[in-house]
Parts: sequence; structure tokens; C-alpha cells
Amino acid sequence: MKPDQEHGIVEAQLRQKGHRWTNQRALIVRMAFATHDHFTAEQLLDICRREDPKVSRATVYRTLAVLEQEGFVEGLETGDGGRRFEHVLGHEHHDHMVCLGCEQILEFHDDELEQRQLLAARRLGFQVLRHSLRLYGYCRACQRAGNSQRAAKGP
Amino acid sequence: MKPDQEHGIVEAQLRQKGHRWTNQRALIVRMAFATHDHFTAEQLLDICRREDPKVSRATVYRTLAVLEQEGFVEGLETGDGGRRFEHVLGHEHHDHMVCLGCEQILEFHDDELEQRQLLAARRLGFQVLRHSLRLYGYCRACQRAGNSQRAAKGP
DNA sequence: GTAGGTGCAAACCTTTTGCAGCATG
DNA sequence: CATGCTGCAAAAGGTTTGCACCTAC
Repeated sequence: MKPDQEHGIVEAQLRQKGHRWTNQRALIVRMAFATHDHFTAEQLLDICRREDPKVSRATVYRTLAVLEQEGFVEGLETGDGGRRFEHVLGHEHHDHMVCLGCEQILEFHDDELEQRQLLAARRLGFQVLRHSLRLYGYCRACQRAGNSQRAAKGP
Repeated sequence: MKPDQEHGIVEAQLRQKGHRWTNQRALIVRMAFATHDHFTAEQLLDICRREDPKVSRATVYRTLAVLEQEGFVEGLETGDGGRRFEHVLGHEHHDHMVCLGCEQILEFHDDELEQRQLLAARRLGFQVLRHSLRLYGYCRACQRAGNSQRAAKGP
């Protein structure tokens, strides 16, 4: 899916849900969908301010909340108290491996895994709306670099 | 395992690692292991203050950090930005289902699930140290009560 | 015209830190 | 008696909110 298309879909759905489509929202959505990384709210603010220096922090947070609520963006905790976002549109669902060495986030997907999660839930009569699976450890490069030998927050 | 035993094990290992065993730590450990729930730092502070009103917030946080580092306690993000802890000693490893209706946390375990996670990681050359799997949705009771019909934060 | 959105600054909440005094080993 | 731990208060993130103004519809 092209950025333009994604942008249009977001605009259409927000309008349909009774939200207004403002310049700020257009900018924030464009920037959020332009990066294919997992960004923090603060990073997104910075990027937006490069184009319009007076976008407010509050607006970014408020827009992210709307986008999350409408399912266009997903928040994920990094384990160190931080929170990142990623856009969801045009991405298959996937889970994450978080490298404690270089902070890189790898994505993966395994259908069998998903099935077993649902099975486990069904056994307990639990109705699953969404899930979050994260593996923490070291990526290939960091293993080679010996990052896995020192403590995560080591000297 | 009896609470006394757990308490003793924690004391022994902390001492052995060169930590001191103070009244405050004994209290905090006792309280942390007394509850079988998933508690926030603030809740633990409150509970401890019932017995010793001048325990400091900083001490609770510092002690939780030591306990987490030594593997006696595990922190888990609740998805709403909050953080909870649970004691680990005498618990098998398990994953969590978080009910969005009553905030209850159900525990479950599935070996096959764990195996497939490791397999997925191995495919990408990723070395897993720990993982976190959470299913969000509604428990049986909340489904019956119709909580799943309203928005999570609904009126 | 009237909601809803925006910018600003202040409030908030949770966690961390600097420091002087205290207690443990 | 030296070092690690504690309590306090203040600082530090990151996120939310109150309010007056603005703008999309």
C-alpha cells in the first residue's frame, strides 16, 4: 500500500467517525506513516516540528490516542518503561523481539503460535481481543559483538 | 513452599550477594510474598506503611529493583502505562491474560507455546533471555456481565 | 454558528537521585 | 567503624489537563 492510500484511508475513517481533519492531524499522520520504525511520541513531535515548528506536544499525544483508538497505530512497551508506536495499516500482525544490546526491534510472525494462544485462552473461557508477545535478548550482531557478555546497563 | 521458607531463601541469597538484610527489606519482602496478586509499587508501599508508617517510597522502589535483579520478583506492564510486580519464587513461569473488564490477571502456561517462541527466535539468530506474553480481553465473568459490550473505558 | 481541535503552561504520576544521618556486618 | 541503606525532598521523565482561542464543517 502506498503512503498516499494509507493517508486517505485514515482521513476517510476519522471523518466518518466524526473527527475533524486538520492540518496538524494530516501532518502527524503523514509523518507517523512515513517512518517504518517504532517511534516514541517525542520523536514524532520532533519530526513534525521540522515541518511546522509550532505543532504542540499535546496535539501529538491527543492525535496518537485517536489513532490508537481507531486501530491505525499500536503502542508497545519496551520493557524499560518507555513506550513506542508503530503504524498498523498495511502491516500484517506481528510480534517483536527486542534487542537489549542495540535496542533494535525485530518483527516476526508465527501462525501456529497465534493458534496456541487462542487455544490456551479458550481453555479458560477467556475472550481475546488482542495480545502482545515480546522476546527480549540479543540480536545476531550483538551476540557477535559480545554485548551479551556484559550486563544490559553495564559500564 | 511456605512463606517462611521463601523469606529465608530471599534473605540468604541477598546476604550472599553482599546485600544487607535490614528491617525494611524484611518487611517489604514479607509483604511482597504475602500477596498472591500483582501489585504496583505504590500498593506495596501502602501495605508496608500499615505496619511501619515511616517506610519510604524510595526504599520500596530500591528494594523492588534489587529483588527484580536477583530474580525474586518480576515486573510486568499492564498495557495502560502502569507497571505491576509479582513474586516469582515457588511459581512456575507463566504468561498472563489481562481482563479489560475487571482488571483481573489470569495466569497460564503452555510448553508448546514456549518451544515455538524459541524456534522462531532461532530462525532469526536471536538469543532469548526472557519474554513477555499477554492476552488482553474479557474473562468469563465479564463476558457474562456484558462488560465486553461496552468500550473498555466506557461510562 | 458551534462543536471539536489546538497551543500553551501547569499539573500529574511514577520513578529516580542527592544528601546527611543511621544501622548492619 | 566502614559501607551500604534509609528517609526526605527535590528532580526527572513522560503524559494529561484546563483554558482561551481558533477553525473545520
